[in-house]
Amino acid sequence: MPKNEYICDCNAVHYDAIERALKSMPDDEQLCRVANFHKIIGDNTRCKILFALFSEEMCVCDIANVLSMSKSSVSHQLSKLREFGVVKCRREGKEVYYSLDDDHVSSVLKLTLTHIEHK
Amino acid sequence: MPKNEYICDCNAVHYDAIERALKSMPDDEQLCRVANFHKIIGDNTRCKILFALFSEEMCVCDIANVLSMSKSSVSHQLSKLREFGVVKCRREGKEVYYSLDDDHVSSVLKLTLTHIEHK
DNA sequence: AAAATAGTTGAATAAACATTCAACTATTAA
DNA sequence: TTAATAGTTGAATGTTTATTCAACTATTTT
Repeated sequence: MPKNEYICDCNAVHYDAIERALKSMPDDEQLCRVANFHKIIGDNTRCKILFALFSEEMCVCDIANVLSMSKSSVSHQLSKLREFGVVKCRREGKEVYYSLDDDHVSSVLKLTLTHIEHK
Repeated sequence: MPKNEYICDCNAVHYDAIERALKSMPDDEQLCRVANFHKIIGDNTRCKILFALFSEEMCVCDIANVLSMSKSSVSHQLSKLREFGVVKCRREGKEVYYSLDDDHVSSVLKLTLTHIEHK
């Protein structure tokens, strides 16, 4: 980019490094999706829900009991998790059963667990 | 847990499933650390910073230019990233150079990138 | 020692977001 | 067809948090 477009007046600017970083940076849409993926997991309630669903599907009522939270609150979070493709659900009679949508999520969770152990 | 302590009045409650989930659930501190790890990555600005630092260290000024953001804003986020052990820094004269603290972060970022590709 | 530069920090503002409450829909049971 | 149950949803509330601004510290240059 032209030098007069640099945000920062500092003399310390390393133009080459900046250009390299800009070049290898994922595009805005990718970046946003990466950030959103982590944002959706990066909440205590949603994290608990995901661990609760780790080994088996559960209805909303069960999840609410596991978390000791209201059905409403859990349902709000479940709909967010569903919106971002992290969980899926199926209805069976009056109940709706939720489960992890995708193996990536559980492998990321596992990876993170071992990561924080070794910190 | 005793049945009268269940949050939810529903008849749909599956006591066994709840007990299993509670048993395999990570403890509160672990859960909190997992959520925080993702929360710290789950922000556009911080995500960009991490990708900028992916292949080489950079001073605050450089990062500000890569992101087209003020030094102050970048510095605030860098201090958060440092607080959570995601980046480290070293001073060299007037400048402070930041870099990724730990390989876990970059491997999680890579994993996430490939994850969102296949969605 | 004074001026300039690179970066940090606290307070203020505004935006994003989690939870609650109450009303609602969908399904089943009576 | 009415009542009961499981779950959803929109608005309101309070909390968290990202960015800006201005003042500050640390380091180097003159």
